[in-house]
Amino acid sequence: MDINTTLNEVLVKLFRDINTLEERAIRTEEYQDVTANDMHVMEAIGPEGAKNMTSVARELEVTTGTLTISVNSLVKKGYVDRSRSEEDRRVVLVSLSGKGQKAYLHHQKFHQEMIEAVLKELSGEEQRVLEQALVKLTRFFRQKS
Amino acid sequence: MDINTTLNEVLVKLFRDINTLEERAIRTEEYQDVTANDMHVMEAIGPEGAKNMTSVARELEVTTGTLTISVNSLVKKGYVDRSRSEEDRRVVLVSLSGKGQKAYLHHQKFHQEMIEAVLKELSGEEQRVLEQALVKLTRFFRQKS
DNA sequence: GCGAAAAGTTTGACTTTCAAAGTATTTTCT
DNA sequence: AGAAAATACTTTGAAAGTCAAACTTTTCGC
Repeated sequence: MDINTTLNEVLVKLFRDINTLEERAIRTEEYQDVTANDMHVMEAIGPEGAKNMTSVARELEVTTGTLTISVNSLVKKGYVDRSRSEEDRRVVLVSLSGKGQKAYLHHQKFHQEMIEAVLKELSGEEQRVLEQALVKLTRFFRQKS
Repeated sequence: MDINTTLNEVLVKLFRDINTLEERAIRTEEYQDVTANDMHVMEAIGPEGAKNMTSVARELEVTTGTLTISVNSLVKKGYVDRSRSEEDRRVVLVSLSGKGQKAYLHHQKFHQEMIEAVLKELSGEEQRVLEQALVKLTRFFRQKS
């Protein structure tokens, strides 16, 4: 089997497995009500300060209508605070609540642990080559879109 | 920047929009009506011969109820053929139609391009190292999930 | 001030998903 | 052989996530 085919299969499997693992990691006992989508929205809002809906929606590549619905749910569950900007009354500002901050950090920790566990499996050279390959993959997708 | 942080950021970015980007690659003029989900189902069915619903559902890690709905749509759009097994009349066999085969190959080509874009700038030795690293990671994640 | 533009929300429709109930067929166990 | 259990799949009901388009409120440009 040539390296092209092997890589293709391995990458497809890897992406699926990582997704599955992440979904599972998000729903721990503490954060039963947080979906993967919820977590992505919280990541896009970020831990520092408030962002407006449009910029968060652009980051997530969804419409503001879609984001409104996601944020409705996150506000109801207490993970996100929503308020109107004083400077421009059209603008809606969203930020992580205390509970949202905690959930965000909990998930960041999972990411760090996963990466550490993965890197432990690899030699220094393998780490370096893998990093390079991932950067190239990112560039390929960015350029395609 | 240390490799940990780089990997984390690169992975998060890659995963956040990989579905969107892949979907965009799938929907060309020729295949307007094929969603990313449709393509994943076709990949699981595979280009050779017929598979039963249960094995395809297991591969995709969805329930057979979910798969029935996906396959309904693919049959209606003409990408998949569905028939009852003669040996065991409970079993439903699905396979790619001619049109499905074409769409499948079209998408495989996209994957190949992606892989080539990544491999192009790596030496033979680096390619070998990357393959090894990815195989290790696949094993790691399989064992985790 | 008025019309256009911008920021969000709402609405209606569709897709994807699961759990659970239902149908048809085959296997197992008397 | 015949009843009970298991298997393979479909259907149903409910929820989440998505978009396009219509709508509301506020601001900007002239």
